[in-house]
Amino acid sequence: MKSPTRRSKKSPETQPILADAADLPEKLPQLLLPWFDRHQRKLPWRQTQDPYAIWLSETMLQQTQVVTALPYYHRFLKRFPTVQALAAAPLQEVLKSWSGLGYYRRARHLHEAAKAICENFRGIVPGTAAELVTLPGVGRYTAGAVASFAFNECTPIVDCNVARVLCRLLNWPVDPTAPQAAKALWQVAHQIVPADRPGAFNHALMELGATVCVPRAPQCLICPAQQCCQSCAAGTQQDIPLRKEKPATPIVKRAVFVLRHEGRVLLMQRPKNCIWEELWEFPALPDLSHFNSRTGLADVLREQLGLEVVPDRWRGRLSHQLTHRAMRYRIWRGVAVRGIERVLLPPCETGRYQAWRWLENLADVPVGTVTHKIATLARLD
DNA sequence: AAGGCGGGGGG
DNA sequence: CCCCCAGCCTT
Repeated sequence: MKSPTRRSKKSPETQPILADAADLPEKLPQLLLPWFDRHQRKLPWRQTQDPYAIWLSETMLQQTQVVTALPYYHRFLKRFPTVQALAAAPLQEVLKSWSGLGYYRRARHLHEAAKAICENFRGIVPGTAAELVTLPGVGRYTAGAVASFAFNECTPIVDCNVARVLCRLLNWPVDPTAPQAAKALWQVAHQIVPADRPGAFNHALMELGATVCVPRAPQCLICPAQQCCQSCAAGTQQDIPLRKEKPATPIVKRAVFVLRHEGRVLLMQRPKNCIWEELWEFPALPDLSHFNSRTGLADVLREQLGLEVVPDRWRGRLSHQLTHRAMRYRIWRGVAVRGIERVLLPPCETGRYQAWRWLENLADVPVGTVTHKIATLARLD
């Protein structure tokens, strides 16, 4: 192990973490910033200085890829152009703009945070990572991103791209999501973020991870940081970062009912504290496969929903893969002929449906992607 | 420290 | 059918 020839002025107490790469804080910005200026993708949130827009983009980009978030970003910003507009809007409107994007707690937190900004920060997005991180839904990554991108604060960020780049630069064969490794990576990031153009440097680090230092088959030949990359020198890029094995995802079977009455369709609002929390969907029951006949189906709906239904001949199936479970839907269709003005609320997974509505248009309530898919399958659109 | 929380893309 | 991606919060 080489001994460091030079010590950074920053955080001397944590300096040993870079003992093998003491020149990284000096060299990396010199290599990455010119590369970034030439090669960065022109993304809309990089063309603005509006902290609100940058905060929104960083929230949407959590666990979500750029191409997925892009259309939502434009729509959301048009619908809620300012913190004040967002804070003043009803939560259901905010969730409707988030419909299909997933991780709906992000939208709830965003809304809560907008209200907090109006109450505690006079409607102005706070300019330091320390203040930002106090907002709901804003963790150290998002706080650092907004502070460095919008306010040029010299503060680091570590997302999965940065973590992968740093692990490879330092030839650390670790799982970056493990708490100890994450702590070390934040220390490293803190030591290398330059006082000059910290936002551009953070962008550059992420851009490198997204476009060159990619998870599989990193393009080391064209990498601007190749000369200070220890895993490239050692030939260990493919094995870094370490991936932990994933548990098997359970299969959840649900029977879904697309029930119509005079041009409207029945939707129910899911409970709190569950997946798709308080979003709306076609009523669904555990698929126990005991209503295979149409008469059995009518009995179940009379009992569970209090509805007299004439079932359809049509039926559909749909699989929907989530990170932690695999959904299997069997879809039934029918026309409600009695009981439509007083529908019963059946149990829904862990809780119970909170509300029901006969809707002419799915866009009137926030829904998940699965509900859109089911509507399409059942030819409702 | 571990688990919950969506959805999209590709093989 | 499988694989990949990946912050924040709660417990």
